[in-house]
Amino acid sequence: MYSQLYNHINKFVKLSSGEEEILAALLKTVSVNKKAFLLEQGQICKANYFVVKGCIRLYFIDIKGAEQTTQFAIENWWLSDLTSFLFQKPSEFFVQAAETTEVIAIAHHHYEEMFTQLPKLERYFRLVLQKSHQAAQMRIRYLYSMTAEERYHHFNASFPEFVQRIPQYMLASYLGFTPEFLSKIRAKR
Amino acid sequence: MYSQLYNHINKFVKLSSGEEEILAALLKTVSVNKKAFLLEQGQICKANYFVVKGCIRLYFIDIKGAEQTTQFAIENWWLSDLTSFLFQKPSEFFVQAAETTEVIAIAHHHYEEMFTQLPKLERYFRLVLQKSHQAAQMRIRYLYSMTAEERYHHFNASFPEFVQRIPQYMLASYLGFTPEFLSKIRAKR
DNA sequence: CGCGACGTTGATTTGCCTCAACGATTGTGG
DNA sequence: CCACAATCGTTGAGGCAAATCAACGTCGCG
Repeated sequence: MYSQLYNHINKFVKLSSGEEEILAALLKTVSVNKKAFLLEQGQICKANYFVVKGCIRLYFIDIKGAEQTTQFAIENWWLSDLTSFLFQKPSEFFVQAAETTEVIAIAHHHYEEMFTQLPKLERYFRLVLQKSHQAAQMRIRYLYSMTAEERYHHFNASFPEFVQRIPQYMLASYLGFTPEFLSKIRAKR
Repeated sequence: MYSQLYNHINKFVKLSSGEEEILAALLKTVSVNKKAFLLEQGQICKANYFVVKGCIRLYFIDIKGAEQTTQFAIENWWLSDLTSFLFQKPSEFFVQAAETTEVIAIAHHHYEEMFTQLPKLERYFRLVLQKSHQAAQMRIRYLYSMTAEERYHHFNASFPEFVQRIPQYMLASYLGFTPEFLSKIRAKR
């Protein structure tokens, strides 16, 4: 039960089995079918999600009606619309399964309780957020210094197996261009 | 001494005066003149910086030789090249004062010690990082859904006083376009 | 099998960049 | 306190990367 999350946590802080039990009482496993939603625009984000298996994405619909993917999460990553989750206000985003996915959810009303009962996890989440912060910094760096084609090749070289797993239109929006343009890049070789 | 930082921390976690003293031993105040550097490309980022007064920015030089601003920090914000700081490896970024600035620095060799001695600060930094994460998510949202002109007007409406403080070329690169283009947007009204 | 989702291809358009020349403002040394 | 340079901002002409739009394949699934 939740052993994959425990393993991940234990890379950063050590939990006793008693502590694991306390944590377990606050968690819930959720299965989502491909294309199903954990959060839809206008709803309040109910939980922070840890991906056990599969892939979920965070996206929004822009003014022209196009989907824009802002984040992916695969195995051992957390994902949520933090703004909606923390302040319990309506979200401008969708959280959708890109594949059939199993996640561990920590609901909002358990989130603060978790830190009260297990202050060690403050450290775990700080370290997780530091990693996210680094990733976000890199993302901006690439967006501001590479052409669309360069970003695609770079991403493809960095995460070849991941590129296989997701539809091209999701990748295109994540990298900041259109599916048509991705198709044209690919046609070049 | 460091009272502005203590005030900021106390918004999130309460420190006793004894704890403030422990923290003080790990900190250092640094003054930087306008245009001077706290970090230059190729150097190892020595500290995480809290802005007491003024403004610093994180930027890099792209392949064409243009400066690209990835972050600003004004009063009560932390800034660092986390990748270089955490792993003590050479940075691809510059940290420069946009104005004459006073910062409080926590050096790398004190950073982990700080968390050991004052575990409460795990929580403080988690909360600070959560806020950064939200800001990064918004940033991507705007980049992916607005034109350059819209981003400028939106930023200008959101932070009118800040726009006055910094040169236009820094703002242009932060918003993801050229100084010339910013000039043309402004000429429209 | 047929339909809807996804991907491809080509023609055309456009938002923004590039480059270059020219003001304006700031700051610095004589 | 002025002269002059450097920095910063403006303006215009031309170009290009990527978007848009539309038509057409193709695959998977009910």
